[in-house]
Amino acid sequence: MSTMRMTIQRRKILATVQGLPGHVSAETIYHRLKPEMPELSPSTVYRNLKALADMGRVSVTDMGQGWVFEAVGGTPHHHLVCLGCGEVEDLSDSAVRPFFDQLERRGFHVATNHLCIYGYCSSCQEKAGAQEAAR
Amino acid sequence: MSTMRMTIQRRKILATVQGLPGHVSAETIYHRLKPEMPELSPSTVYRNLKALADMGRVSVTDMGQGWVFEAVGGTPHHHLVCLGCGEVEDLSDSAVRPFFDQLERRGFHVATNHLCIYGYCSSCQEKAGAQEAAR
DNA sequence: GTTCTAATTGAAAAAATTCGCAATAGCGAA
DNA sequence: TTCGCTATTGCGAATTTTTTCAATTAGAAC
Ligand SMILES: [Mn+2]
Ligand SMILES: [Mn+2]
Ligand SMILES: [Zn+2]
Ligand SMILES: [Zn+2]
Repeated sequence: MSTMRMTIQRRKILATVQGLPGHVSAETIYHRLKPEMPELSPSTVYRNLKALADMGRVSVTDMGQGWVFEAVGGTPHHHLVCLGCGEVEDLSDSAVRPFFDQLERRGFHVATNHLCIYGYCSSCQEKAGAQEAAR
Repeated sequence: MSTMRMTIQRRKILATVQGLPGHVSAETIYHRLKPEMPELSPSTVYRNLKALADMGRVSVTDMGQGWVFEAVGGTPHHHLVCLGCGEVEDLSDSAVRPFFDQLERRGFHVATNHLCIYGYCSSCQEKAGAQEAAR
């Protein structure tokens, strides 16, 4: 059985994700750590973010501009991503709980802890409506 | 105002996605079309799949092995993806409707038409349970 | 502490995806 | 039909991400 090792690189990468608020890219993490770990390689960052995600320590999401990572801990949260303006609205876990619970009752154990729903925010809907009326 | 043009490439790419059941990758589509369109380039395939997704003609998803595309039409459906065995279970649209409706009432217009929820299927849960008991 | 072994690393190469741009070709207007 | 504009194409280069592999090292066993 394979044991996950907590290497210096992995520990540092996790600490960096935890230290930054919000969503960070692999590239950001790499550039943050490179100065203090000159021998760090991009592949190590990619590999570890994936490993940390498997471990459930970070969440992974692509909200349109490539993969971003975020520390897992405290209350989970989710996002409503506007395809019009790019605005990201927070969605509380309690708002998705009933839906997830339904899946659990069905026999599926949900691991998603950072759901992203794409669509249009109210102001972008108004804009679209105005445009339509102008035609 | 920019008009979306229906080029031969775009038409063929859409037809290919529509002609293949289930989820297909950009690479698959490229290799399918290359013989009959020798001058077709990968970038055109990537660009068009993205454009077709914006047009709402295809859905895009990454269920762990890179982006896959699927024709939009008929009843929308969603997926429960098992992180243990990789199995993909279908989830009807009616199962997510109440959740989406709630977001609509909240003022957010949902565009996601192919949701993927990650977790563990019942048989993988049993396996994990047995493993735990063995320790 | 020492030993052993398999997980992990860094570097380079490969693969996947995006970008920049001159040439081409949809399609609306005339 | 023909014309004109500009969205789109194919190509090559750039960027991003994954893979491969020999060298290293975390951590279990002693
Ligand atoms: Mn978040
Ligand atoms: Mn599907
Ligand atoms: Zn918006
Ligand atoms: Zn499973």
